[in-house]
Parts: sequence; structure tokens; C-alpha cells
Amino acid sequence: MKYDSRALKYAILGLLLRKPMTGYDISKEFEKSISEFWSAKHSQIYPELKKLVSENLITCETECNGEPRRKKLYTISHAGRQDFGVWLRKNEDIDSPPKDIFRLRTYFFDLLDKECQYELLSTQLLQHRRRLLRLEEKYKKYDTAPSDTDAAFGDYLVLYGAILREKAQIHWLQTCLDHLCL
Amino acid sequence: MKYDSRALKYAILGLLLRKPMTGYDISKEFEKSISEFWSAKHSQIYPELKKLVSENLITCETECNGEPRRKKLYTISHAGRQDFGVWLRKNEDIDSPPKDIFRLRTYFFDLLDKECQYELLSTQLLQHRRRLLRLEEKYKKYDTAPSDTDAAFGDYLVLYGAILREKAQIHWLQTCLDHLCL
DNA sequence: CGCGACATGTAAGCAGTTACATGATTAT
DNA sequence: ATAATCATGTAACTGCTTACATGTCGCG
Repeated sequence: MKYDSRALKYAILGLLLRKPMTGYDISKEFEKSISEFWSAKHSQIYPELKKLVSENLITCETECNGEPRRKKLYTISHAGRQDFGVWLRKNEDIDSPPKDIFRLRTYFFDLLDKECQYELLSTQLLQHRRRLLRLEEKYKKYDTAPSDTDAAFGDYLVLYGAILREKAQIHWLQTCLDHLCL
Repeated sequence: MKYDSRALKYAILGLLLRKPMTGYDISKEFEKSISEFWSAKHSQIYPELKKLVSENLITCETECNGEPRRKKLYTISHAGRQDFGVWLRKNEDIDSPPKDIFRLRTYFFDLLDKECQYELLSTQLLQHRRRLLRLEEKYKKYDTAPSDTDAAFGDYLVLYGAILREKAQIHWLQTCLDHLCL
């Protein structure tokens, strides 16, 4: 009875802790740094915001100076701050290895001809190299590492983590190609 | 209209291509090498087997020498082989980065005191080092790389991939700790 | 006026986990 | 006997994606 880790809940609370935001803003934020290790669509975010309001962890403002607005600005509540603080400090076990469909294909490589194995591996390699390049572009913008009290600190760490992950993937794919000994 | 990549379907078909198996056998197989990049519980496998039978991709034998048995032995059909072959050769785009809850925590590290940051990082580090050791134990059993036509080839590749993944994770965690400059 | 970005939602369906259920076989 | 493993299933629920739906705002 605890599959429910409620990651989306805490991602939203964390973002709202920095500043009040609309559902749309949160959605955009997911497409930035967070997308290096997760993503959530607006169709998942809007219902979650409703739920958090009903749980009194956030509040929703629809008007400004008495005028009704089209935007809904969400703000974290005291209870929300507390809940998030407890979660953030929780020292949980490492996750089971992440699902990887390409590795499933690789697992069945003995059932495939060499040419096809080569095709699949080199296409993956190319794409991961492109992703790495894009990440390194982003990384270059930091000429120095942000302080660990700066909001950019987390961004910086997960970006570097994404780079290492891509490098490991590339290294693996190259090793796989070497084992094909064409 | 194609979220449905049906990974479980192809995992099962691939395993049955090697030899006929029961649902229980398949379940056990998932706990071996496949668990380095994915896992499926029996509660997901049994319904999928039913579905595959209804799609005529596999057949089910319940008896042996006319005697009814308690086991259900599944065998891949001709249509199943074809379907799997097409899937295995498909050159798909790389997946979006895998979900990682610990990185979500890291992303919010600026909201956390140094001691707690240190605690979280070092606990993760310890556990990933343990996982790496276990993987390296397994890897040592191959004194030489299996041929690319051997069924063990895939096992070997994904195992090596898991080792590189853990090493990258460990390297990242160490770098994060360095940035804390205690 | 039309296009793209802003902004918010719902419905259907697949994917996966946890818990509930049951019963047979094997080893101690 | 009794505990562990073998063996098969279902129900309820969370999580996530895709598609459907609607309307606003600013710019050229």
C-alpha cells in the first residue's frame, strides 16, 4: 500500500516553494531542467493541482484587485511547506534500475543478424551523441558552479548527472559495437 | 495513438522464442538479467499471456499424455515469431531520459541544509556501490565474452551496460559531494 | 485576420504496483 | 507438520500518455 510515492505532488510543491506559479508555468518548468530526469504533461498537472488544493497543501488565486483573471495562480501553504520538507529529507532506498526498451532489444541480440545489430547500435549512438552535445552546450553556460544555497545549484547538479549518464550510455553502445567484431 | 509500445508483449515473445515456458518461468526470468533494466510482476504477466493467446501469437498446452496438468506451457506461434522479428529490427528513437526520483530531490537541494544533503548523497553512494559490487560479481563469471549468436550474448551486454550505468551514477554522486565542500 | 503561444481542462486507455486469493509440491 | 517454493489468478488503485475540447492574447 505504498506504490504511491507521489512524485508529481512533491515536484509541484518544490516548484511552488520558490515562487507562486500557474499550472502552465509548472508545465513549462518541467520542460526545462526537470526533463533531464522526468517529465509530466499538463493533463497530469492540472488534476494534481486540484487535488493539492483539496488537500490544503496549496491555495489558488483567481482574481487580482477584485477583477477575475484567466490565470490561476497557485501558492504553497504552510502545511504544504511542511509536507515538502519532510519528503525532501527522507532517506529512501535507491530505485530499481530504470526501464530501458533498447536494452530489451539488446537482450535478444542473438536472434538478430550482425548487420541489423550494427544498424540499431549505431543509430542509438548517433542520437545519444547529439543529446550529449546539447547537454554540454547548456553546461557551458555555467562558467562557475553555483553555490549550494542558490536555486541554480540543483539545475547544475542534475545537468551534470545527465551528461555523465549520456557518456556512460555512449561508452556502452561503443563497447557493444566492438563486440560485434565486423 | 501509440503510447502502447507493448514492451511486455515483446519481452514475453522473445523469451518464448528461446523455449516454451510457463508464466511462472517467465516471471523468474524477469528476476534474472532482465531486472537490470526492467521488471514485471506475475500479476501483469498472467493477463498478458491470456491476451497473447487471444491474439494467436502464442499457444497454451495444459495437458501431457492426455493427463491434465497444473502447469500451463506457452509456445510461440508462427505469427508470434513474425511479429517479434519485425519489432526486434525496428530502429526507434531513443527514449526520453528515465524517471529518477533521487534526482528530483537533488534538484531541490538549495532548500536543504548541508548536513542533510551530505546524508542523502552518501546513503545513495553506499547503495549504488553495493549494487555495482553485485553486478561485478556476476560479470566475473564470464571469463570470456559470449559469441554474438549465443543466447548469453544479450545477458552479457546488458550486464556490462548495468555496470557502466552504476559507475556513472557513483561518479555523479561523488561529484555532488565534492560540490558541497564541507 | 490568422497564427502561435498562452491557458485550462476532461476522457479513454495502457502500464504497473499492491494486495487479495487459492492451491499443489517439495524439502526439512 | 510445516515452511518454502511452485503455480495461477483477480481487483483496486496509482501513474502516465494520447486525444479531445475550448477559449484568450499579442503580433504581424
